[in-house]
Formats: sequence, C-alpha cells, structure tokens
Amino acid sequence: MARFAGPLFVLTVMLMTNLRAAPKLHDVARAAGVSTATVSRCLNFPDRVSRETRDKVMAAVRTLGYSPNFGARAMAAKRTNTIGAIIPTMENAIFARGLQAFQEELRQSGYTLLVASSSYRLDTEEEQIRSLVARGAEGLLLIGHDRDAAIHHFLQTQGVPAVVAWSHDDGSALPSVGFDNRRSMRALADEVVATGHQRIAVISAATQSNDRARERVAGVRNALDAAGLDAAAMPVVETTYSIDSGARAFEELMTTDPRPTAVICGNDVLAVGAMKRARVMGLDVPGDVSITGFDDIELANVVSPALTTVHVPHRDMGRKAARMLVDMVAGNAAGDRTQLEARLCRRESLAPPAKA
Amino acid sequence: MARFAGPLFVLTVMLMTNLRAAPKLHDVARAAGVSTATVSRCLNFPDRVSRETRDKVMAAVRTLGYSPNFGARAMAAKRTNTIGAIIPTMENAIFARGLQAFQEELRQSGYTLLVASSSYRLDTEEEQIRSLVARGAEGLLLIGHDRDAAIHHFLQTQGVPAVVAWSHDDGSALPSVGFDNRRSMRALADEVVATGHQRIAVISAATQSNDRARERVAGVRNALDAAGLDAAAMPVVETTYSIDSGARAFEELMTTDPRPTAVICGNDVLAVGAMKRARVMGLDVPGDVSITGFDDIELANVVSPALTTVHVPHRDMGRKAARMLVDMVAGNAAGDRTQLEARLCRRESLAPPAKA
DNA sequence: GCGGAAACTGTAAGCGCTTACATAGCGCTG
DNA sequence: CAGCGCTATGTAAGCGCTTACAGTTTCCGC
Repeated sequence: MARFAGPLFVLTVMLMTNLRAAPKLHDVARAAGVSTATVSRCLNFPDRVSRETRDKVMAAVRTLGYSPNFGARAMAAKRTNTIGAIIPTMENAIFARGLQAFQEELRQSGYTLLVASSSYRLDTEEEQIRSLVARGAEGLLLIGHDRDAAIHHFLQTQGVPAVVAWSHDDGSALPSVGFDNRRSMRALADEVVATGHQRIAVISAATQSNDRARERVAGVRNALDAAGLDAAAMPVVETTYSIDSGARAFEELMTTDPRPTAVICGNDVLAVGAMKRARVMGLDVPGDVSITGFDDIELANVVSPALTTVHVPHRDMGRKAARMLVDMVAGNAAGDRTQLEARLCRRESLAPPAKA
Repeated sequence: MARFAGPLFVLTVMLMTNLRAAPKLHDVARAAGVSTATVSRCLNFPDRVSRETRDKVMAAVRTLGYSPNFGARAMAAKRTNTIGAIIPTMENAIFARGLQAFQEELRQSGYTLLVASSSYRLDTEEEQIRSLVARGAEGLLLIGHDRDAAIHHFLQTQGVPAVVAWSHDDGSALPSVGFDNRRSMRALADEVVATGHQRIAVISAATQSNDRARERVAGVRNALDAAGLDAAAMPVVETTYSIDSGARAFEELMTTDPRPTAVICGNDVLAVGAMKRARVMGLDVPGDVSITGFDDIELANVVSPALTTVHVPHRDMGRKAARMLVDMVAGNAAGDRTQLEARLCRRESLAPPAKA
C-alpha cells in the first residue's frame, strides 16, 4: 500500500479543495485565460479592458462564484471606501433616522458605512473606535464630545478624521455638526415656565460622560434661574435609557411632597415612560402634570396625549456630517463646527398647571 | 539651488511620514528591539513570550499608538472571528432586541458581529451578503426564507454557513431558529373570532419576498376558514413598514361599507399607526373597532389602549441562533431547524364588537 | 510600408500581518 | 560533560489583491 500513499494524498487534497476553497482572483484569471492584473482591472476599471476580455472574465467570475477579499483589496489599494460610525445605542430609534441620512449621503459619494454601538460607555466606544479603524474606516462619526483625549491622539496618528454629531461646542477638539443642547432645552423650559409652572422636576439620562444630557439639564436650570425660581432646589433624577426607567423615575418624583406640576424629561423615551406610569398612577396628563420630551422621535407623536418636545433635525445633521466627513477624508477640508437649529414642538402634553 | 533638491525632498518626506503614516507591526518591533514575530505573538498569545519582552513590546505598542490592521491579520491568519447579520431594517426596534442577544452570545464565544440592513429588498440583501463575506464574515444570520437560490450556492462555495431566524419552515434550504408565523397568527385570529368578530380586515407588510408577512396573512385566513367565515372576501391591505403607512391603510379600510369591526395588523408598527389614525378619526379602540398587532415590541405596551399582540421570543431566538451559528462555523454541527413558541398577548385593544 | 501613438495585457513587487520552521540558550540527567 | 528537551526568539514564506512598469498589438497618417 505504501507506494500509493503519495498519489492518494494528493487526490484527497484536491477533493477537499474542490469542496471548500473559495475561488481566488488567480482562479478567475486561469479560467478566463488572462492574467490576474487583467481580472483586477476588469473588476475595478471595466473600461480599461477590451469588451471581449471583459466578457470572458465576467463569465468566469459568475460561474466560479468569485467574491473579492476585502482585506486583501484594502491592503493592496490602500483604500477601503469605508466610513465608520459609533452611536451610543441602536435600541431606541433616536439615532436611526440621522444615521440613515448619513448612510444615504455616504453612498452617493461611494462610501460604505460600518456601524458600531457603545452602549453609552466610554471604554466600549474606544474599543469600537480601534476596531473600526483596524477594519479600515477612513473616517469616523462620533456622538457627543465626552471622551478621553488619548483618542484624539490615536486618531491623529492613524490619520483618521472624525466628526462629532448631536452636540455643538465651540471649544471642542473635533469638528462637529450639531445643535446647542443647552439652548434648545432652555427654550423648552422657558415655555414650561411661561405656561405657569413653578414646581418643575427633571428626569435625565446619566450625565456622566454624556455632554448632551448634561447640557440639557443645564438648560433647564438656566430657565429657572432666569425666571427667578430656585434652580438648585429642582429635583433631578438620573436614570438609564429606557421606557421603564423613565416610568420608575417619574413615580419617584411624583411621590415627593409637594409634587411637581411639570416633569421635563431629557429625551422622548424617558418622557414616554413617564406618561405610561402617569396613566397607571391615575394621573391625567396634562391635567394633573405636564410632561415634556426631547428629540421628537416618532414615538412622541404616537402616544396620547402627543408629547411636547424639541425637534432635532436628525436627517439634516446626518447629511451634513456625511458631507463634511467625506471632504475631510479626501483632504479637501479641515472640518468645521456647524450649528443647526433644534426647534420647539408644542403639543398636548404641556398645559397650565391646575389651580392649586 | 538644484543641488539641494535631493536632501530637501527627503526631509519633506520624512516630515510627512511622521505626521501621517500609522505605525506598523514592524515599527513596534524596531522600537522594542525584537522581531515582528515576537510582537505578533505578544499580541495574540501573550503567554508564549517572556514577561520581560512582553513588557517592552506592550510599552512600544502604547507609545506608538499601534493598532493592528484587520485585513492583513485576517489574510495571514485565515480567521476573522467575525459573524455577519443582515436584517431588513434598523428603524423599528423589531430586530434590535433579538440582535442584541445574538451579539451578546457571540461575544461570549469570541466573535464580533457585523450588521447590515437590506431595506426589505432581495437585491440589497444579496449585495450585503457578498459584502459581509468579503469583509470576512465566517457565518451569517439571515432573516426569513425568501431569497434567490443562487445565494445558497454562493455561500456554499465560499464555505460560509448561515442560519435563518424569525421564520420556521421544515422544508427550508437553510437551518433556522424561528417560530411558526402562520400558526401564531392563526391563534391570534382565532381569539379575535372567538371574541365575536365576523368582519375582519388585515393590514399586512408587503408579502412579496417576505415569507413572514405571507404566513401571517395565511394564518388569519386559516382562522376564518375554520370559523366558517369567507376568508376570500377578507379585505387585505398591503403596505410598507411604517407607522404612517399603517395609519393610511387603516383609514382606507375604515371607509369601506360595511366596515370591519376588527383590524388585524401584520406587526405592531402598523397596528400603532392604525390606532393613531383611529384616534384622529374619532373611532374608539376597542369600542368601535378592535386592533391587534404582532411582535410585542415595547411600543405595544406604551400605546393606549395597550395592544393585543403576539409575543415573539426575540432574545431567546437571538441567543439560540448565535449558538447554532458558532457551532456551525467551528464545524461542530450541520445546523438544524429549531422551533420556538410565540405566544398570544391579550391586552386592551381587543374587545367584542359593538352590537350593531 | 513605416514610425509611433494608442490600446491592451502581462510581470512582479509589495500591502501588513501570522506562523511553520530554524535557531539559540538554558538547565537537566545520566 | 555530552546530549537532551525545554522555552524564547528570529527568519522568511506566504495570505489575495492592486498597480507601476514593461511589453505586445493594432491602427493611423503620411
């Protein structure tokens, strides 16, 4: 038997090869009777190849089921046409609309989007930044300004430009496309005050390492200050990002005495949670208590009563961020700080307080 | 001047290099005074290297801000530890929870998840499949069974296993972790009928290339048949996946005469749209008309009245799919067809019809 | 019919990593 | 103290692509 070992082994290997190995550029080239360079050109610059060869090659590609290897391609071409984005969460639709617009705009410019989420954690965000860069992201979309300075250094040595969205801060290290969270919330709070409320409470997302949440709370405080109310005494509950959390926080606030006549929530998700719990507690909104949100996601218009909130120009923000990032990647721009306007959306959930 | 051109040029290049070029493994090796092999081992198998060298290398990695190139790594190691998933949409949170569980489970096994969305389009899905495979996905999570057979061939030649979720079909080409959409909807419809409804209408997502939507409609028909009602005469409106679409479809259905006493929606998003429009039209739910959904996403419990729907075990599905896929990628399993149970969630939006 | 540009195609050198294999240095055993 | 088996490192061969450059045809105009 020994003398057959060689040939048999070869046969086995071939069989396995046939079954498993994915076709390479080389295989296509052989099948089409051309060089790998020609196949590559066929795929990347079809018009630099004669019609005849192109047809042969494309046919081979199809019959073999060839699919180019992104890693190898990126390595050889030193280009990936990929942009990365890291958002805090995919659960609530807050970022979905903006990201959708971002992606559409990128696609127009020939870029593919890679998305990752950080679960609102700075360390996870850093991990994801590294991962996206390793995977070839040529530019990055980040949310908010709070992050370790070392990251800027990293991005710089890697030569990867980044832009921040959903926040605006003139002194930020990175270029941004956002709106003034504090001023926008201030406008809402002004309105609440103007409607007659004096006992105002806030439900906020965690303010640690979240400048948007922080600024929004500050906006409310500014409004109270301006109205001569005691901002320092204003009850603020910080909680995680979910409807249930909003509900719990609301109940906590409403069991204090005297209880607030208006609850300003840091975002629509928390506000909806608050409304849900209000119903359970038998409190009428806005009769017994007014509730407001922020973001103006679809949810805000679905609940009843419809939520008074602040409309964030998600789509516009996404589109503009994409354009800026593409320019930066191309080396055509340094990136600047664009400010958009978020506008008040007065709806049913805000009304004057009951005459006590 | 001419004689300085050479040196000056070199200097310029060096400056640019310092500013732009990201550090490579080679640079780390040089900085640490070891070979690239050692650096690589340090990063991948720290315990195969002496404590002393490891410290030197890690220090160099940190000071240089080194980040390994995923493509090169994948190429050399022939491993990516990456799994891909393609879901129809990221907008509505239907897939979010399941995907979250999927990802958590993958992470446990050392895999990274790459997500793409197809916008409910078969051609886009195919494009995304190719893209994820090119990017190194070693396994794929797909939603539903409807797709071109050529894709199975492609996946096979690429040696990439796939599992389908959110659907169950004994005869499917791919292994799956899902539930019986028809049977689950049938149970809901049975309940609607048992509650006394006879004029029933359906709002469905587009059934073309969406087996889940198709099966759900079929489930309603089955229920009507079984109850001796005329399933063929049942009004069915197909529409796109959004709250607004649901609203429009609802209005369309409610302007027919005689109008339905119950509207069964293919998913919660459409149902919420219907409820929203009912309110606008001055119709009481469930007094004037009952409305039901499917999926039991958070939204279902937020609207008022709370939505009667079918609870889909998203998390369980995601987790099981991940485990199956990991086994398949490791070559430990061929993948089978797991069926989970979706269970009826009776809430406020379903009640007996008004006595006509 | 000839020179040369234009139009294709091929050759081969990497891109940044991992890893099989070779090598070196060490402490042991017998 | 020869010789063994360790462990820690280095050497170098690719992984699958792109692209600069060189080579080959073809097609003009004159």
